[in-house]
Amino acid sequence: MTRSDPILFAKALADETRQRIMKLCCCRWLSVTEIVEQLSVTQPTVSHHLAVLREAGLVNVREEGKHSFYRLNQDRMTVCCGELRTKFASEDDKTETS
Amino acid sequence: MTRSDPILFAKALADETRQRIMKLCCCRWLSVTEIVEQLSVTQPTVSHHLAVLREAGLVNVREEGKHSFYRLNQDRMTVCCGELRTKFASEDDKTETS
DNA sequence: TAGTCATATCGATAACCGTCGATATGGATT
DNA sequence: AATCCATATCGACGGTTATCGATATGACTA
Repeated sequence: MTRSDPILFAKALADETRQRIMKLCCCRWLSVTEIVEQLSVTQPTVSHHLAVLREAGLVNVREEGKHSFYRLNQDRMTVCCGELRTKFASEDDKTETS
Repeated sequence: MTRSDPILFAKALADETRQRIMKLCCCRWLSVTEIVEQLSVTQPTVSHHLAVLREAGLVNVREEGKHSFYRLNQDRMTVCCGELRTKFASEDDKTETS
C-alpha cells in the first residue's frame, strides 16, 4: 500500500462517512467502537470503511489487546494531495507522463 | 458550482476515465470529439464525464460554433487540493470545524 | 430547406458500492 | 473451559454509476 494511486486515493475520499471517519481520527487514535459511537452507522459499516482507508494507506492502525486504534495518516494525505496538484494543477510539469 | 464540496470533488476524481480526460485537457482546450479520439469510450460516455467534471467546477467550457471546448480548471484543482490538505493534513487547524 | 456534423440527453443494462444483520475470530476475564 | 467484548468478515439488498446505442438539439453548409 505504499504505492501511490490517485484513483484509489480519490475513491477512498469519495464517501461522506469515510470523510467523517477521517475527520474524527485526524489527530488522535480512536478505537473502532469510539468511531461507531460518533456516527450513525453500524460497526460492520465502520469496519468496512476503515478497510477501504487502510487499503489506500490513509490510516495507521495500532493493535492493542482486543482493541484496534486507528489514526489518519496525515503524511500520506499531504503526499497524495501534492501528487494530485502536480498531476493536474501545475503548469510546468509536462515532461513526466503516466 | 462555486460552492466547494470535498465530497463532490473527490467523487469527480474517483474514476479513471475522468482522470484521463482531466489529464488530456490539463493545459489546452480540447473539443469533445478530440477527447473521444484519444480514449476508448464512446462520445455519450465522454459527454457524461464532462458533465460530472462541470458540476464539480473542474473544467471550463468554451462554446464556439458547433464545437464545445473543454479545459481543466487548474485554479479550482489547486483550491480543492488545498482544502483537502487543510481539512485532513494540517496539524494546526483545529479551531475551525465543519 | 435539406443535410451533415458536434454535442447533449435518454433509457437500458451491468457492475460497483454502502449498508445492514448474522456470524466468525480472537483476546481478556472469570 | 466458558463467557464476554471488540473487531473483522460474509452474504444480501438497494442505490448509485459507468457505459452503451438510439435519438434529440442545434449549428454550419450546400
